[in-house]
Amino acid sequence: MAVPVDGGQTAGGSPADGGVPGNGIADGGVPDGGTADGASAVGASADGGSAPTIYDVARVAGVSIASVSRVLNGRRNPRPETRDRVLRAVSELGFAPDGAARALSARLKETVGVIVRRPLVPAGAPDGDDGAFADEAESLQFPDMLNRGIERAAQRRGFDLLVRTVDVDDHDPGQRIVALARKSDGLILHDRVLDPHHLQRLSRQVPVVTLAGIASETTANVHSDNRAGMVALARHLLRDHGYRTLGYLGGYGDSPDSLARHEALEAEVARAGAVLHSGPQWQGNYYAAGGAAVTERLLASGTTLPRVIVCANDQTALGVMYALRRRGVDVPGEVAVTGFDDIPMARHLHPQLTTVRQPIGELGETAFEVLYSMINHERPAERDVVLPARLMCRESCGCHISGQVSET
Amino acid sequence: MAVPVDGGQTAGGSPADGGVPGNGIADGGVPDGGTADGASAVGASADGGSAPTIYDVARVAGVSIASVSRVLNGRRNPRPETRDRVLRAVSELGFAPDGAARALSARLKETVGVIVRRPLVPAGAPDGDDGAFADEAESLQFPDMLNRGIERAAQRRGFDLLVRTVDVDDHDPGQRIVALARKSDGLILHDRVLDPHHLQRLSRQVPVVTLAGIASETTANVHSDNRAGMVALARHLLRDHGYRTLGYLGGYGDSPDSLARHEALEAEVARAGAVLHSGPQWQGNYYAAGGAAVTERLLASGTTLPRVIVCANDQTALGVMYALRRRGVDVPGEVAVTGFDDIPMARHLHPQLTTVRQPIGELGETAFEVLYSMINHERPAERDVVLPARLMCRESCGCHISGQVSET
DNA sequence: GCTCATCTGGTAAGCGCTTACCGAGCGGAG
DNA sequence: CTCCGCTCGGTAAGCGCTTACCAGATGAGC
Repeated sequence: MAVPVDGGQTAGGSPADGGVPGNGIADGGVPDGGTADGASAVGASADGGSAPTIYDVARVAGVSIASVSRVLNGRRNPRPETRDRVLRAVSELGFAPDGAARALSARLKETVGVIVRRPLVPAGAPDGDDGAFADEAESLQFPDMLNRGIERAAQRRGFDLLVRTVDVDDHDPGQRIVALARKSDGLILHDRVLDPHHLQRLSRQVPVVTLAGIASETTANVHSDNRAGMVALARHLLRDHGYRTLGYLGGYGDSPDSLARHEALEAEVARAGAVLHSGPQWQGNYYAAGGAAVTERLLASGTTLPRVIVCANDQTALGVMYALRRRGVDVPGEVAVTGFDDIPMARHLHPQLTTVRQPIGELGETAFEVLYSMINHERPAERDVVLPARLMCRESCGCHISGQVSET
Repeated sequence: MAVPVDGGQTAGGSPADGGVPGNGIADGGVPDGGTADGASAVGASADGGSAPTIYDVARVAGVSIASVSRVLNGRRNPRPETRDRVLRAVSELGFAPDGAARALSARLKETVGVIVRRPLVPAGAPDGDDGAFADEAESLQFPDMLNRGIERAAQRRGFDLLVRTVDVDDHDPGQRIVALARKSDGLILHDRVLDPHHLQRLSRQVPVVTLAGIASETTANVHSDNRAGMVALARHLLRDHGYRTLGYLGGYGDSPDSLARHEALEAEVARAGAVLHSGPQWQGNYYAAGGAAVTERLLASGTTLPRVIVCANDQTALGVMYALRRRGVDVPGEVAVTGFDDIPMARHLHPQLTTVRQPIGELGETAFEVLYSMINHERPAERDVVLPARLMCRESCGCHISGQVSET
């Protein structure tokens, strides 16, 4: 911990030691003896308890803080000797600039706020499950992969991710979100984080990019091609398999993604003259527990299930398949099931899940890049960026081979 | 110099203000002229489009910035009228304090840095797999659940998570990590992020807590009871199932967790007079791809597999089971497999994975709480916190029922 | 040798907050 | 009525950086 090493320094107290920073008059340290080597001896001194500041570096190097800053930021062109002394002092002290001070001064925090909406407290499965989906909200692969993509792109620009989860039950997340916004240079919002009104207001203060939302005049949006992906899937089911009755197990009702997928499916089904079940009793929530619950309910009500259940996402499909198996319904023999997203787990289910692959990581990377250009006051090329999605035909649709089919 | 009350919108300023109709939240309803404010603050030359500052609030409310700050932070006891005016101004302007300024002044960033080590670029499966484990490093449930736990605890204290991934190939992550440290109040490091030497140096500047590492004089460590968990598992395999040949498929060689599990297993196996296979050809890396590769190699070399393969973690077990199935080896009939962690996916494998459950979320929460006390200069009660782990006996060990067995 | 352009380092003014300190106002006690 | 003590608002000093601006030094051109 804080070792009150040598004299000279006040170890515990304010880093302002000796009040040097305030008045410009260098009280002790500046060029003093000019001892070339004396510096390294002094170096150890700053090793008090807390991190060294730029003043410590300047003192040890025998230069002004401006020079230190310039060397560190590559401004102008410091003389080699100056540069050396500074760099030596920096590594001696293990100095790194304070993020807050740097941010305040440079007006750039090099931080992106990312907000995910999900239950904050691990909720047990809401139904009769045997805890199969406990901790589900804690381990969703989709949002985490999205974040990884954001992070990857951010890292290239020297940015970091500031992550915050808002509770699904939080009906006024505005405060929490604005606060996060002020800790970062811009915000990336996952699905359904904020309603259009608050979004609008927020976006007047900070750059905002939504994932799977809706672009507006002040916000950009990144999502994948739900329509094309769903059309490919639907045609495969209708045409290749010849299914005539389908069900769409939706995500949240107000999710643009779920809506778009539903519409695309509906159109294809109608065109093929087949039947699509949907409606309130088919309302899921993007979670496996939700998918399982809906399935249980359907089964319990004695309804005849459609030949194939098209789920809003993989997570839901996972729950559906689980519930079906539990009731002894064969998948895909009696009822086929499909997902959307293609999370890694989809390949490890039995049967392997037929789904539509979204380029999840790229979605995140793109969201960051768009935000980055907004942060730099560039006019983004597109306010609504669409990435391609493609059908991953595996087993749960009724195909026996696994592989990838690309349809128009 | 009179400060323009609202109208100073510099067009080029914020990305948002460009063509936005109704530009101001600020200019809308503020009856500024009302109060005798004059140019209350010198520094209030706010840009039109960007977020309002405390000076704007003070001006609108007709009070000093100190009062605004006091109302917002609940210091002292402002007169009700003052409080009202301030609060009204705040909500009118949609003000939230700038994080960097607040952090600099209050010497508290309310941010925890979290560092995970993993491949930065999604690497394809390193072996002959059909891409079954592509994106694996992007979607590990374990570290993400750990982070969720940290986040949950952090949120209670008003802290946020600043996340950074360092590449496994990065042999000098020191710089990147120190930089992150200076953006936060303390660091939580996942497994194997930093060697003891650098750790030591780092921990002199900021509070550091490691997860699954080793406690030192200046750092705290949080982990689960590897020994007890592994002993319970080993006894179940040796005693209840009567297996006589076992193999330990390890995580990274320098991972304290993997080492502890290995030792505990070894001791139990020796005591039972059974045989444990391990060594270089049994060296995994905590990933499914690694587990699969080791298994493939073992199979290819013609070695007789032990009756049960005990894996360092669930992810590895996933890969092992995958490779076994691919070669037509029945699990658990011919070879049983067990994991460690109990990630949610473990329950969805076929057969369901027998494993040792770590309280993953709690591990994260605890790590944060320990760090929090360090940030507040409290002497943590324990430098090495151990949380209980328990056997989750399911199917992959050879049991046919699923449920939970608790052994001594 | 002198002038001037060029280069480099130092000085100081913030960035937007928090808070120590000071002083005005006010009520109760003497 | 005066004095004291208390309350509460304002003033200003930083927090640790970046950078505009200035001044001294240096060398080229005459």
